[in-house]
Amino acid sequence: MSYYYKYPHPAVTTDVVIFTIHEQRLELLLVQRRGEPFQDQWALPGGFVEINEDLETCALRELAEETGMTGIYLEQLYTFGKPDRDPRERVISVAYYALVPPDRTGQIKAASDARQVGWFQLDSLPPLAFDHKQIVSMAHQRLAAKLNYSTIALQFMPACFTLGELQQVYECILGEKLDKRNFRKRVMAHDCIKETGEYRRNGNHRPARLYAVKTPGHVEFVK
Amino acid sequence: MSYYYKYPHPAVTTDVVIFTIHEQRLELLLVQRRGEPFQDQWALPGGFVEINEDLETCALRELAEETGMTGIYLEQLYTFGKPDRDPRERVISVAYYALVPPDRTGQIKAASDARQVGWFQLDSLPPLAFDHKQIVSMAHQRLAAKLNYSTIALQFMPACFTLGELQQVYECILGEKLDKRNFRKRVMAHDCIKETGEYRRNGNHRPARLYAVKTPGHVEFVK
DNA sequence: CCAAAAGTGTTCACCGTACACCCATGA
DNA sequence: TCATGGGTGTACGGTGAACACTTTTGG
Repeated sequence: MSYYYKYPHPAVTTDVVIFTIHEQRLELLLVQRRGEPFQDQWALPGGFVEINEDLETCALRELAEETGMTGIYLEQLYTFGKPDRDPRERVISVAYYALVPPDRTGQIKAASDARQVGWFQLDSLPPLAFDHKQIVSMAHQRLAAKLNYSTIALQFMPACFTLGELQQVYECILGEKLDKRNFRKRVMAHDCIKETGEYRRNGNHRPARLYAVKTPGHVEFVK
Repeated sequence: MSYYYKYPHPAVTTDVVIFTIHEQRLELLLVQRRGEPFQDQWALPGGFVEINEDLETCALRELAEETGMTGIYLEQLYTFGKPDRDPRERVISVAYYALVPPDRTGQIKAASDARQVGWFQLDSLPPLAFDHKQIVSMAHQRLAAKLNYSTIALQFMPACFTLGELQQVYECILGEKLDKRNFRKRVMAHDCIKETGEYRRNGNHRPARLYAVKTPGHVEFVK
C-alpha cells in the first residue's frame, strides 16, 4: 500500500447512460441529485467503484439499484477524467451505456430509493450535472454508429416485435425516416431474427407478423 | 474529502500502446520492469495519474518520458479495471494507444531512464506483465479496424513518403497483401495527401513520387 | 367501402474487386 | 539488357438507394 502515500488516489465512479425507447422516442434515465454540488439537478445514475469491484459489475450494480433490472445489455463507452469535472475532489468516471427493452421499464419506480428518478426524452433533457451532457452526447453518437454495423438495436426489442416496431427504433435513434422495403431486406439478410408464426392485431389494418431474436443477449457484427 | 474515508480509492494509471512501423513490421514500445511484481518482465509504458492531471495529459507525459516525443497521435482505447489485475493493490488502468512515425523513433534511448526500453515486433512479443497482452491485443484490433474507415494510417508516415510505403503500412497492420492499383485509387479518393513534386531514387528501378499529408495531425473519417 | 398499416420486387448507380502491362532506373 | 519496383485503366458483380401497389383488417 506504499503507493497510497506517494500518490493521492482519485475517486473512481461509473456512470451509466440507460437508454430505452418509449412512444417512438429515445429516452434515458436520470436521477435527481440530493446534495451539493449540483443539488436538485438531474444526473446520470452512477456511483463509486468499490475497492474490490469490477468496473462492469459496478455499472451493472448501479443499473440494478436504479431500475431493478438485470441481464441488460451494457457496454463501456469512454472514461472521463478532467481534473475539475467534480468540484469536490478528483473524480474519474468510467462511463457505460445500457439498452433496456421498453417492456422492462415498469419496475423503475419500485426499485428506486427516495430520490426522484425519471425517463427523459433525449431531445428535451433538463440541464445535467457535471459533464454528463457530454457523456450522453457521446453515448448517443456511439449508439447511432453501431446501428449501422451491428445488431445492437435488437437489445431494445421485447421478446416479440413487428418489423415496423424495429424500424421505428432505428428511425428514432438515427433521427430520419427509412425506406420500409430496403429496411426489411437488410434486416432479413442479417438472419438474426425469426418469425414466431404469431400475428399482432392492432387497429383497423392488416395484422403484423411477430418476430423474435434468434440468439437473445448477443450482439452480432455484420459484414 | 469525506469520500476518502467512506470509500477507499483505487489507484489509477494510464498505459500506452505505442505503435510504430519498422522494416515492414508493426512494432510497439515496451519497458522492462525493475521491481515486483513481474520483476524484469516487459510491460507497457505507463504510470500513475497525478491528482490534478488530465488522463490524456498523463498518457502524453508517459509517452514523452519514454520516448522524448511530443505531438504524437494519441487516442483512448479502453479502461481495464479487474480488481486483481495488479497484485499489490487495486489499480484501474485507462489504456491509450499512440502512433509514431518511424522517422521519429531515434530519440528513444536518450530519453529513457535507467530502465531497459525497446521496440518489439507485434508478432513476437515477450511475455507481458499484468493484463498488458490483452491491452495490446485490443489496441491492434482497434487500429486494424480504423484503417478501413479513417485516415489514421497517415499518422505512421514521415513528412514525405511514397505510395508503396503507405501500402506497406496497411499491409503489415492488416496482415495481408493489397492490390496496388485499387489501393492507390482508394487513397487518392480520400484526397488527404498531395504530391510534393519530389521523387525518391531508391535502387535499380524507377523513382517513386513523394507525397505529403495535406493536414498533418488530423485524422479524417471517410464515407 | 374506406382508412390504415402490412407486406412485397425491380431498376439503377456506384463502389470495391480482380486483373496485366509498360516505365524508369542502376547495375 | 536485365532485374526491380513504380505507375496506370477497365470490366464485372454486388450492394445500397429509389420507388408504388396490393393485402388484410376494423369500423
